[in-house]
Amino acid sequence: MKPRDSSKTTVTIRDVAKMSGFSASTVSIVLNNAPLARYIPPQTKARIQKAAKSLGYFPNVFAKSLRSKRNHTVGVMVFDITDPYCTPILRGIENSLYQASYLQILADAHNERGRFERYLEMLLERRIEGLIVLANWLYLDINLLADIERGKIPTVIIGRELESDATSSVIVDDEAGAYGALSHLYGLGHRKIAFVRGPKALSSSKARWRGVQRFAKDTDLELDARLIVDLPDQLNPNVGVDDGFRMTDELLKRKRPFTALMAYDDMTAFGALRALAKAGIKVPGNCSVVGFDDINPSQLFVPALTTVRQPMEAMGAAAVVIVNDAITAAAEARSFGAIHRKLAAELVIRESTRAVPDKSS
Amino acid sequence: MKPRDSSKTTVTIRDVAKMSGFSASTVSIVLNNAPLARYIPPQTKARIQKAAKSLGYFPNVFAKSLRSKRNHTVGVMVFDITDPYCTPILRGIENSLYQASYLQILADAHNERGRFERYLEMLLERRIEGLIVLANWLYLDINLLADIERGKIPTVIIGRELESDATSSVIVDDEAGAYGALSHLYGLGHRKIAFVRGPKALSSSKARWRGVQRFAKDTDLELDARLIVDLPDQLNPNVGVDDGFRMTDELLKRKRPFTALMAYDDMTAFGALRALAKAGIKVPGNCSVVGFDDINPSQLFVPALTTVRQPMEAMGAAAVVIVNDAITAAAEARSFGAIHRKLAAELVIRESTRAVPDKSS
DNA sequence: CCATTATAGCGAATCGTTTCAATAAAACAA
DNA sequence: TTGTTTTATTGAAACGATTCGCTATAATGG
Repeated sequence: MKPRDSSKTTVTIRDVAKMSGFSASTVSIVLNNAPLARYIPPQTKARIQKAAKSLGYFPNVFAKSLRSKRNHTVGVMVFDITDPYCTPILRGIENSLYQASYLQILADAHNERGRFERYLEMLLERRIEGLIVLANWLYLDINLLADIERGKIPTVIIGRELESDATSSVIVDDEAGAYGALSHLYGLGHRKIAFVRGPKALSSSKARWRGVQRFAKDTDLELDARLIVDLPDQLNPNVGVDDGFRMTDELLKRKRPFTALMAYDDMTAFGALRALAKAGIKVPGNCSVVGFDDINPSQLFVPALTTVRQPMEAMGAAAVVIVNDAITAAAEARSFGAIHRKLAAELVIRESTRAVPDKSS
Repeated sequence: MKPRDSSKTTVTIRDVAKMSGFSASTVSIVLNNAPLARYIPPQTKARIQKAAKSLGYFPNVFAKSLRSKRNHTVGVMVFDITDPYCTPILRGIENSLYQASYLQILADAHNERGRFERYLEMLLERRIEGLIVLANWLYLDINLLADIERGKIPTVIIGRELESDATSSVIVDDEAGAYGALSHLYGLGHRKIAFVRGPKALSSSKARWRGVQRFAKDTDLELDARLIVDLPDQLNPNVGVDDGFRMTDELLKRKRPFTALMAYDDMTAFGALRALAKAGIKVPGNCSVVGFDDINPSQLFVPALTTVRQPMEAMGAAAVVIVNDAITAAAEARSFGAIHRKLAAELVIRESTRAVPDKSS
């Protein structure tokens, strides 16, 4: 005897049709509130709804997507989820996606190229409707871009502006942010300022330094080359701390006095803080420190870190707006050019910066 | 005239069939290396592969899943992704999932019940093959459990052991962890130890306290009620710092001396660190502090926090092993009981704890 | 040389929806 | 009354893949 147990695993639209006494077509029309539902009398609707509910029916998304070619799913590719910089952006993405009732498939490339490609392929296979790439830190090379464009899928990159203009992007105004941070230190009376610059390969690194230079020029502040060190090129964002520590240590060894230190980012600043503590230099008593990013731990630190805040949730949200627009454009067969958004950073003044002690006293 | 442009958006198996000169059936058999492929001569295979490649064909997952009822996707529901405790677990989950070539749909409940339910529904609609719930912090009530069980989907909960035994779980051995932490302090000579306990509603809170009590009993250590405070029940994990600060502040006001403080978790410890700093108490010079969890910022702190490390990546991996086993069991129509794994925590000794100063000196 | 058996490939049904075109009754207009 | 429109409902054809069962040739064995 065949199992034929009553617990028919899946209840289909035909089951609902049978129970309600109408055809599958009608059930579909009612349940989706399709245009034709206009002609369906309320009582019919009610009976169908009731049958559907009592059977616990919900439509099979695969069948649905197979016809409609839509699946309300976007891919989110991060390069390293353990980077604290990611999390708020992910929150921003998630939140906006949820509002638009999209679901996200999360892929983490671990900063590995092969993994990125494999994931990209898997995502493409799933026929995601859009793709958001969170390019924190990794030196995103151009071939990856080509891979993405091959997919012909609406894509936004957060954190990196590609040379080619074809893919949308959301970035923060690094230059203005750095300008503001330095301006803050300057306003507190600091003149001997040390810099731990970011890895040269990073575009944000360059942009932040441009901000510094511009401010220096605007105010005739002298940038002492002996007070400038660079973070090595490095794939793992989480060792930024160690590098920051090491570079600051080296800076200290130069015996060149400074009253403030501007770090490439918060992680670097944490490392610097540790190096300064080790050298017996009090922050902010003897030296002010400013970071960049405002990742979560920065406000926790003692002293809490003065830093330049990236509007990370907003960046995530902005990315979603762009993909969403692109997706609807595609659905309506409109063409849709790439969009580039640059969001403003905001200086957050906390405890790690203080006016330079008055020399006269 | 119809558009009929050559850029036929999607290339189907039939296109491959046409190009290679075989039928769709054969193409399917070859491309999936199905049992029947045994009979297909190598040259035929080669021709089909070539055609597929040259057309850039990849199968439509919807059509595929529609038949096979499998889609290699699991849902991952977190309660708050901005909680730093989440990230390493997510990494562990992602990594294991990737190995098994599963993709994950990430849902973030924001600690809101309605959002949890909505997401659960969406995930069920997608017919995810398994579900991993990351129950950090939220007081997961029993109704949610019922919701999950309704779905009949292999589920694992990380971080919470449900009363009902029906759903698998992965938790950490809180009691032993707390026991070890206290033992560490005791070994350093501390006898007047303050405690900032976690919210009473949290099961981990209770378990950790049990560990403390057990150790106290084992060693006749006296637990001074005036040195014990409780964190308020509170939904947002990120304000644990503020609560930790406030409670430590209050503790300090009691003027009851102590040489060490054991915090419910790292966030609380950060708050305590800040309160102690404010009161001019040096850590670890005048007071040792120990946390729990070992979230990312803990090692960054100055002083770096001594804490009890939860093996978060391993927990994520363990969860994946369980769902994976459950899924294959289900696929083979075997029954599969709930599994409960309790992982050991590990004491990580850093800079925030030190031997109590010798009184004789 | 005929009966098997292995080899190669195909046609058609199926998965669960949506949607177009068709039908038919009812309502309306002339 | 007849012809047209509106209202209600449905059958059948996709969507793109997998798979069972069938045919047909080639190889094998006696």
